[in-house]
Amino acid sequence: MPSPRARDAAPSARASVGAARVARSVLDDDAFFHLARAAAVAIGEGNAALTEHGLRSRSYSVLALAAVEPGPSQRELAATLGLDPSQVVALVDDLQSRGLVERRPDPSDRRANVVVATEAGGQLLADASVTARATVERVHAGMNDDERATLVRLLKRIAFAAD
Amino acid sequence: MPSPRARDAAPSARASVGAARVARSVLDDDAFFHLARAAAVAIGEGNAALTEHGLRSRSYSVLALAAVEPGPSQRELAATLGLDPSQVVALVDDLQSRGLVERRPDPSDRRANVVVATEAGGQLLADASVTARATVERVHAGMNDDERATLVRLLKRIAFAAD
DNA sequence: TATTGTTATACTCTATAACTATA
DNA sequence: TATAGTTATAGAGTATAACAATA
Repeated sequence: MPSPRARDAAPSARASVGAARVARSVLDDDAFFHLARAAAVAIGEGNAALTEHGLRSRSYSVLALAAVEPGPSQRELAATLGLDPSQVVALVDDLQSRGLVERRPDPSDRRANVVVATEAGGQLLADASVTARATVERVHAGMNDDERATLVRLLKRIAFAAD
Repeated sequence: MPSPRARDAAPSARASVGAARVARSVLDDDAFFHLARAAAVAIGEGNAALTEHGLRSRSYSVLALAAVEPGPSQRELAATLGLDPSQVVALVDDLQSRGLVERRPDPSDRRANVVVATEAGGQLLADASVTARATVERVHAGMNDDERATLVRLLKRIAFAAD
């Protein structure tokens, strides 16, 4: 359900206008600038594509991590996604209210919850991941498998301080 | 001036915790997910580093583009940065109030402004860009020049639909 | 004394609509 | 009729603080 708007100066859209000026500025070789711009495009495209499944980039990521046995704690979700634990509460609340994940008491620590995907959550994730892959494919048009793998590998180093 | 907080579960910090779970989830080869995570790290680190110059990632980018003669219109700034024109107003207002950029009437179109960096703005940009480069360097620790250039090249394709 | 999940709040960022002055 | 800049506002995301239950 994207917006019913004309999208004149569409915010999260790809720019083709200012590339020449960027190239003449100090931003030309600035990895952070290009990272931020590319991510804005990715999140925008991702959100638009995932609404068809009632998800957004964030909730998709939570669901994806909750689908890995034996299920993360909310604390781990926060650390992995770079969020504050208080933000995870709302995300899990939403997914739980729709029957996509469950909070199970951690048997080894009664303070903690283990967040696990339900059968329905797993099915939705399977569908949504197909959409997600297709969206990446479309936005990456012209990038071959080698380049895509290289991109992900380099991004992981920044995001997770690892190769 | 970063926050005076303990940073227990520091939000925009690099995750080293959940990498193993990510690797076992559908997010493992998801370029969008890693793009979003890496950008969050980059924007966070960038903002923290640039506050020393009274700038943030956004205002730094505006200043950088305004420093390229003959200066962009606000419309062009919006398109290049993927922002709505209404957001550019506040960014330019802030920089102008601090004497870093000027709004000059476009001689060929009385509706439009041309945003140009002042002498002070140019000097601040020069200082800030040194900080920015050092920050990228630090976060990219372990990435060689080739890899960094490859990363930027691939990000440009996503951000600007070009190579 | 420290940690997990939670609630609350303020601030930034994003998205949309509408107005004005020009073209 | 369309476009540049502006104002306004609501929603999403980010950042901090504090509290109850548990370790």
